[in-house]
Amino acid sequence: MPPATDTALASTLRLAVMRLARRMRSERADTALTLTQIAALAMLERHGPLTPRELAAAERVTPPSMTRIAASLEAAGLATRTDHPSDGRQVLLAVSDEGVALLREDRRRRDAWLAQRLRELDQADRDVLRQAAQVLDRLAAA
Amino acid sequence: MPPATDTALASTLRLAVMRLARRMRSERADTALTLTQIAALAMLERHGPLTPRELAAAERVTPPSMTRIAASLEAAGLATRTDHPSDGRQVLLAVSDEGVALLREDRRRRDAWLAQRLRELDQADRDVLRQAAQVLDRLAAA
DNA sequence: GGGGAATCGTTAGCGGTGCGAACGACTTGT
DNA sequence: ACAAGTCGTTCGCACCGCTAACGATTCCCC
Repeated sequence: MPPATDTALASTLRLAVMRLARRMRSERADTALTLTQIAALAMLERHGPLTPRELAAAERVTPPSMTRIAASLEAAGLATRTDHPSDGRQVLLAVSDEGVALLREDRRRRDAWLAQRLRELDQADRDVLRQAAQVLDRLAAA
Repeated sequence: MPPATDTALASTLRLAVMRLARRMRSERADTALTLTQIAALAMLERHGPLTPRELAAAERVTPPSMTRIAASLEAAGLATRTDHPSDGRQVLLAVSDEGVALLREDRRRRDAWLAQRLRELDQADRDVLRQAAQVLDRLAAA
């Protein structure tokens, strides 16, 4: 039975999301990059070059956190760092060719667990998730 | 437009869930207990007394992690620890009266942010989440 | 132009959360 | 009775986020 009230929905949804997040993180412990790194790299690819601050805002993370993430991506050769043409304070982060290749390659493998679980659901449940994914994204961005 | 393929759905859902999890964790930094502690305590309340190992399995966490969570709950007087009646190796964790009270009191406040966001959605989106919450929970448990 | 405020990215340090390996206490099975 | 297995714990590690503080640079306004 679905949760009836808004607060009940909030409780259920919160617990489910937290548990699923933990689960997904653990299900890909073998891969080279962490979810945080992948998310930042994917954002750079989707959105084009960004300053650390912009990228931090887009990922809802503080600038110091993004500094570390960007440093790890750069150290791995997956992202590049160039000086801002007109503002000496700023820096532009962009995905490198290696980063693009890794994203493409990783995209095929990284959702293996979740995609498999999704295939095990029936069509109605998948449709629910399909719509919910959009709503969840708006919630996270709100 | 909703994601079309299973892999696209997996990508979208994964990113949305991770971001929302991060968001929710940060949105309640003021409260006394962390989400992990609340989740464990709520599981104990829902399911009755459990051994650390059982609780770890239910929360999809390793026993060492649950040791620390249980210790913090016990130190806060929210959970009790009793020896297993017949097996000297085992221990039984249970919610204390204070724990029950805190859960009840906290339940009213802890979802404030999420519940408010939910109220800002339209009815259709809420219904989607209502159904999705169930599916997500099954996914996390799978 | 010059000087203070604002902005940017970074460094340093902290807390929370998870893991695996190793260990002692206890139980079980032979 | 003794070896093997189970349970909970301790220890050390890694990841991820935060705040506070700092130097470099730019902007604003006189």
